[in-house]
Amino acid sequence: MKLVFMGTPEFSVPSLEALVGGHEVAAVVTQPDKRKGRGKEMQMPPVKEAALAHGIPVFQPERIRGNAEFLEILRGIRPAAIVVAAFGQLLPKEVLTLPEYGCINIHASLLPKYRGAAPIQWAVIDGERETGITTMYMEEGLDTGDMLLKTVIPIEADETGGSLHDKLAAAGGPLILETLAGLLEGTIRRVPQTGETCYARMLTKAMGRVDWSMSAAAIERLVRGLSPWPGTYSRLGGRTVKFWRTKVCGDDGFSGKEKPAPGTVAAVTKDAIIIQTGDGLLAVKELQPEGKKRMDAGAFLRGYPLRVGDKMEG
RNA sequence: CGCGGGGUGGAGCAGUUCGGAAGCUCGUCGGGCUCAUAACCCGAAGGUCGCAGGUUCAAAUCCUGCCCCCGCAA
Repeated sequence: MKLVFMGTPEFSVPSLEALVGGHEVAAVVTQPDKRKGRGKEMQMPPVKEAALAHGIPVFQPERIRGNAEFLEILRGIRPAAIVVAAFGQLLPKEVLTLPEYGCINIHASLLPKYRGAAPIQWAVIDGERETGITTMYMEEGLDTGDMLLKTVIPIEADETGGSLHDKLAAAGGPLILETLAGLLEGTIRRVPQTGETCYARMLTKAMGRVDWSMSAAAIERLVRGLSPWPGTYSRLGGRTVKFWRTKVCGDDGFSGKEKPAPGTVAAVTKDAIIIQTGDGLLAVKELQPEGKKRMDAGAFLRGYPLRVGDKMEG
């Protein structure tokens, strides 16, 4: 099938690679290069790098909506379908209706739950036991179109946003191939989205600031969900520390008694810093002071001695 | 030239301002104590102080260039 692929971040790459193997990807559309990272060097989106490696023409329109010039280019290509995976722009009606087989989106959740920008991480943060990939027809609304196929992926107890991202990204390739095959053969059924929906709003740096009055379980999920990006953090002794691995410690044993304020170091062991939260104790197992590499709690404590009663400053 | 922190025995840090014998907390190895131990006691090994030049009687420390890691911002 002659296709146009639209996608931007790392998540989209495995899907693109899969399509390149089985279809004619006539063009790749991705977001413009941006200045990123230390030194503010220009960087191209991962999808662009992959496309260039395959010698596929790349287009990077600032805006697709109202872009007559780009629309003409698309028309000229005459794709049978447009496959979209984490592209980053909503498509206007004139693009949605352009290909014969429509615009197919690869979305990283089991729709209709977790529509929107950050479905992977929110599934972890919310403590979902499974999530997945859904292929679907695109509409003008955000992730509201009819569904085609799904792959279910379980969320492990130690799952992080990063590990789950990789699993889902990898699952996208096979699923989109299966979806396109089904469309060609006419064996696929479109299923309207019904039932409980929710939106996974975009992640921000500010979300990672730990509120110690939350429960230990909720903080632990937040740490996993926001790892490796944007990361969770707090302030300790005037510097920012990021948390990479934590564990719920169970009952804080203060029921009925007066317990330390949330954020207080309740105990220090050989390999963990135990912190009082609003509900329960949280063991910090791996962390990272600003300017330093991530390290396990034991290493941290050798160089940055902590005492019971020291406080995280939120 | 976006802002900033850092590279010191295996790990994490101090020492750099005001040059002058390599330090701390652990780990490792050996021995001791103990019913036992992640506890305690005694002892030992292990470092081109990121790399290359320079200044100096003397450089981890001052000067110059380079490499690498990381936080912020984007």
